[in-house]
Amino acid sequence: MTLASIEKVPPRTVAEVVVANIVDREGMIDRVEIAGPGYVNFFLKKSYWTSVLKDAAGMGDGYGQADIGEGKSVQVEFLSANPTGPLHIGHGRVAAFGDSLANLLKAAGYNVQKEYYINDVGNQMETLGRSTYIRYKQMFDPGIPFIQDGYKGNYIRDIAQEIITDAKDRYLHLPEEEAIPFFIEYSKNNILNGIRKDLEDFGVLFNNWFSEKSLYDSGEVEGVLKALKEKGYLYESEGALWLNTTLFGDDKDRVLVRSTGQKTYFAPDIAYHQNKFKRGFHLIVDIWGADHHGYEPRMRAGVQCLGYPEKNLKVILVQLVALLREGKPVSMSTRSAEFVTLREVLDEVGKDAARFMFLTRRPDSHLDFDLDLVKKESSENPVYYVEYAHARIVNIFRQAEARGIPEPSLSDVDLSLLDLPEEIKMMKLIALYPEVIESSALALEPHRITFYLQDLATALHNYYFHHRVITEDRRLTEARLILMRGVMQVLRSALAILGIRAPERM
RNA sequence: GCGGCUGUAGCUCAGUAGGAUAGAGCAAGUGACUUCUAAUCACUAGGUCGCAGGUUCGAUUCCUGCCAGCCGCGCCA
Repeated sequence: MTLASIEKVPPRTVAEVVVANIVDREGMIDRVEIAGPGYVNFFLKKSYWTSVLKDAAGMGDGYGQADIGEGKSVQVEFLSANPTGPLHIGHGRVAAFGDSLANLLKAAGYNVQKEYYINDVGNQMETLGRSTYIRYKQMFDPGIPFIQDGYKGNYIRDIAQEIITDAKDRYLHLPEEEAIPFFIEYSKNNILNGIRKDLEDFGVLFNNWFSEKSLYDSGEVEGVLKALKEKGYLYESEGALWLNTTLFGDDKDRVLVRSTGQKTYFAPDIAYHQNKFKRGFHLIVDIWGADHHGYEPRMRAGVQCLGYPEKNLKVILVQLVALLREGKPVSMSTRSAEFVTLREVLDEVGKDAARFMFLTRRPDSHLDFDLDLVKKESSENPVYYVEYAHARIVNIFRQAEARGIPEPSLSDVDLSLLDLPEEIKMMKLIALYPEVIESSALALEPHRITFYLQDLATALHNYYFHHRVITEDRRLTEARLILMRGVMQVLRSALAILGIRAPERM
């Protein structure tokens, strides 16, 4: 239809010319039809679909793996929540997204590294340590007032209690300035361990935990400042040191060193990105909460100031999660301790349902997470629909085995016996899977896998309800078992990308 | 005020490199289990794709303006 306007002939005429010139070297085309205003529809022979099924059933986990990545290395940095409190539900969305994206890129042939950046420097660490310190002192003298901007969550009391169990009143007798560093370190480690545990139970394992403090210790922060100065991008004003980010499209210049002499968080962040580039990643993916979107232009500018190509930096913003309880919004703030933790969601809803929930939405869609609703729908949650499809197939194989029908070898099964529309439908979906992997990876959109899975599960349930795999006809049964093998293989592979289990029975 | 994201069925959401009759789940209604698992299946109903212009043979998709919601706009992180 695009050609039609260039050639100035009706689109159907163009279609006729195209159809007349089709060469079918592999003999896979059954027929071609021109439809509507000028669409050309290709109908492929059944032998093509059965040959794809043979591939899928034979290749095992390798089926669907793409090679668009060509082994290039990608780093996906995500979550990187400040170690000042437990992960909450919003973190869960970012974690599910980042982890699945990494799995997806792996399936598409990239060499992927998952990294968590620990903000273990700065005022918030100070506040954290002081919060625990005061709670500790309050255990001995409840009259001591809490600090104004301290972290109010109960987990701070728990940490203080732990310290008392260990050290009794030892820190009570130290001058405050000597005690605080211990409280900072202890609280940070305690909270990080909790975060690690929560993520592990959520199915998220990082390859690397990168400490912000290490950038100071190694001199990289100073080094970056020096490099930027030599390149002439730094200037002093009002006693502070500024980076000329407006040169690269930011709407104002940014402070790197405050007039107090303290560095802003932006300085180590540039050093961090330099460090990433130096590690040789072909692509660097930063996944942030959408509340940080204003930060992207300055980060891009910082990268360009150092002379790195900003096109190798991809920033994905994940919209925040608005939490509802019985339809009413609940405000969330780590400091005020009003939040639902990821742990609570894991305990109440489960890892699979939570991950699926997060992954059925585009990262830039706003998400209302109604706890009561998710709990209520738990048995009707689409995740179980997909898992059930897998469990049903496994059960068929159990039944077949019990009846003495072993899974046939691919070489002597006659797949041309698969003739039902429902069977063709499943073969087409299996054939689509590699394309889904490729396009999802290119778009960096793991949620497409979720929707594909629901389509595949629908096809399976529909088939299962109307037909039987194990029949009196041995040859037909064998062909159908291979079809089930193919569907099961794809279900497993796709669920693995989402980080959701494929249960053997339900 | 400026910027980002979003607005599609009663609800929660897919879908657009511009193209055929806009899809799914839930909720609603009607049906289906002596069979390999009913956490399932079939059918029905449900839409001015936020509003108004523009570009185009053709716009839910691209452009402009407006409206609504959320989020940013520090020498905080």
